[in-house]
Amino acid sequence: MLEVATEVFCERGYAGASMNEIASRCGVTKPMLYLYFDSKERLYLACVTFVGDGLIAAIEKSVASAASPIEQVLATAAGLFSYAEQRDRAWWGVIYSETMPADSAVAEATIGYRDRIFAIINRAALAVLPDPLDAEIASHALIGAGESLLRWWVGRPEESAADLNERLARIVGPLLASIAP
Amino acid sequence: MLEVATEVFCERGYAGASMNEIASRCGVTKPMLYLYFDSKERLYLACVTFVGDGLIAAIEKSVASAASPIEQVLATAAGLFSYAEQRDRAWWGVIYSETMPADSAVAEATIGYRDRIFAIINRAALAVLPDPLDAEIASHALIGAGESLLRWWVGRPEESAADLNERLARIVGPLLASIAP
DNA sequence: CTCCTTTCTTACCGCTCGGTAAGTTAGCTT
DNA sequence: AAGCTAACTTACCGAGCGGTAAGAAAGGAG
Repeated sequence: MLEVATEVFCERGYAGASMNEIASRCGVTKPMLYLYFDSKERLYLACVTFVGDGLIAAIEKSVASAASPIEQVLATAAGLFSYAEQRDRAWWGVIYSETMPADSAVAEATIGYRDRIFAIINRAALAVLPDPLDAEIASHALIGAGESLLRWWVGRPEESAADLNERLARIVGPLLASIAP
Repeated sequence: MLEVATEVFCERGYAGASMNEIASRCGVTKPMLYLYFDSKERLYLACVTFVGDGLIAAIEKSVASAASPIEQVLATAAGLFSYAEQRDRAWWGVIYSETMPADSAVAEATIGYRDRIFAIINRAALAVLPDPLDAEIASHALIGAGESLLRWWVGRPEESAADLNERLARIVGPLLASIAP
């Protein structure tokens, strides 16, 4: 049920998704949705924590086995790809999207998850870039690169996560190795 | 008028923006909007070409004076920042947003502009990465990094475009120099 | 068979949306 | 002054939204 709702929210955005469509794609009717989730916002919130918790878990698990900062960055991407491959390649969008109402509990929740991912990346970046603002900028750029890769990946089902990881390591590995041996 | 509409679309997304709000923030009433632009979709389309043309022009102008592939990538970012600083830091979102209806003329138009920017980056990437898929992946990652930086920059008015360019050159310059002397 | 509880649907409410028809204002021409 | 044109607003329409009330269906207990 949460999975279907997440799918629809990713396809149409918060404002564009209708409770009727979510309900019918779940095989139930609208009042049933409102029985389990009190409102559209709370349903979206449930999707956010559903995806966010899984995403964070996958990333933390992947990063735990990485030693150097460079490996940690690549491991973050690998965790992201692993979650996307295992669950759904589009679901990350429920966290990284700008379609929900600002200044709401939902927005706060997504910001919370984004901050946690940012903290992971930024810790690695700070180990390489001493200037905090440099590290912050680099972290945001890295996260944006990940987002963009994921979006691209949604339309490329034939590429596997392993393939993507291998390519990433091949492309950015030599670059980063030059700065942090 | 287009500027106000672009602002509202960026703030609320396509579905979330209402023609009433756009009209009143323009100082006119809704039927006036429909006199000049036939429908909501055509209004959005007008915003897309308005922003897209300016963005492409700024990027092409900036890239024209760049020789090496690395300089071209940095110049693309510089062009983006220059447009954002000169016009509005949030407007790029009208091109890079997922809130408009799929399979519409609007979606096609934004894809057109994104493709043109992609082509600029990808040409530079291909000069460094011989494998086409490698270059494609790198290009998407670079564009995503740019998107993310712009989004971050919106909330950091105190940083200037020049400052950002300088930091970018300092951070990624040494990295890229190691692969393409 | 009857009653009661739980589960789900039909049918609706108020509201806002995109979009439009009809009328009002203002200025210009003669 | 009278008439015409252009610019603009008021007031509305049907549709779809989020959300809910009230009743139908189903099953177990006595």
